[in-house]
Amino acid sequence: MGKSSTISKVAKLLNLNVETIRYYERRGLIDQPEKPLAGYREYPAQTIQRIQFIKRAKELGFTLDEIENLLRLGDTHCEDIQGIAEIKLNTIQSKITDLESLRTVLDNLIIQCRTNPDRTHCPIVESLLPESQDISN
Amino acid sequence: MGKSSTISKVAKLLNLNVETIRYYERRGLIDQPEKPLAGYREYPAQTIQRIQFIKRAKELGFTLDEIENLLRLGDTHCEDIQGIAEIKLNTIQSKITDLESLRTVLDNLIIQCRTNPDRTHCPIVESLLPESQDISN
DNA sequence: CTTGACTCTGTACCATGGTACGGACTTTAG
DNA sequence: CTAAAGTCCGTACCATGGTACAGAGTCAAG
Repeated sequence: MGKSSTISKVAKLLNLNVETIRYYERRGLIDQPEKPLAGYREYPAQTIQRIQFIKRAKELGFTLDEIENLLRLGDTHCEDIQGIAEIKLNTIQSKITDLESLRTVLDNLIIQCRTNPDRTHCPIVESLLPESQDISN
Repeated sequence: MGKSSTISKVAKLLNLNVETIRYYERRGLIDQPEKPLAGYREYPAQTIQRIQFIKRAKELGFTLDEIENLLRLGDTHCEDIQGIAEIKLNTIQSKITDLESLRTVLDNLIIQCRTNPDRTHCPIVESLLPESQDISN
């Protein structure tokens, strides 16, 4: 037992893979921490917080590139961060809209399947096939 | 002018990249068509339909692996296809739900930003930082 | 006939977000 | 003290869905 925060302890604490933490370091999202004990990474609370920041931002749907920006902006420039968040909100909204129309289409097709008496022709497959198409030229 | 359906004509017709069509062939989603004229692929209407099927299914949110399954099942086994579609519908639904809660969180944060008088502390950044955390083992 | 556009094959590369492994070293539990 | 478990670094590999060559051959318009 000890308060030493080695990479696997941090990984366990934050429910991440050890390799993932090293990957974030390689990617420049976190600095390499001091390595006092025979070259083993010793994570200060600040770095652990930063990793947790990354994790939460990822859960919010930000990409690692975007998170890099967020981290660079730090806790200044609230407006810039707000801007990034607004762009993100827009992309999330259009993803939702796309998925909803997708859901409608798929839902209708499944209903047609359920009421389909002819098991040898599937309404889904038929909907995917072109009606008829002029190919020439 | 001509009725010959070379790869670039098909690509243009379906608004796909030539390389994408060749990629589908490599991946086994379509057979290599006959190559009568000096080894040039000559696409029969059937294959063009199949490519269009792939394209539409992709627009419906199916992955290429899933599309491969759909194509293997052909136009028989309506129930099996219905099953795949239902699974897909569920994953779409949970994606929508996830994105919606994401949107709510982000939306609230942006509103906090707008009404934030202290430009040097960003509510978004603060929400991502841990309150306080016991690190020691 | 020439020249540009098209096609062929095969292989390498792109982004994204990691995961795995080899070989060496260190720490820790028993 | 020994053996297992953890760590190091560097590099290779994974899935996904393509995209981009290079180098050679072919077709079509003028």
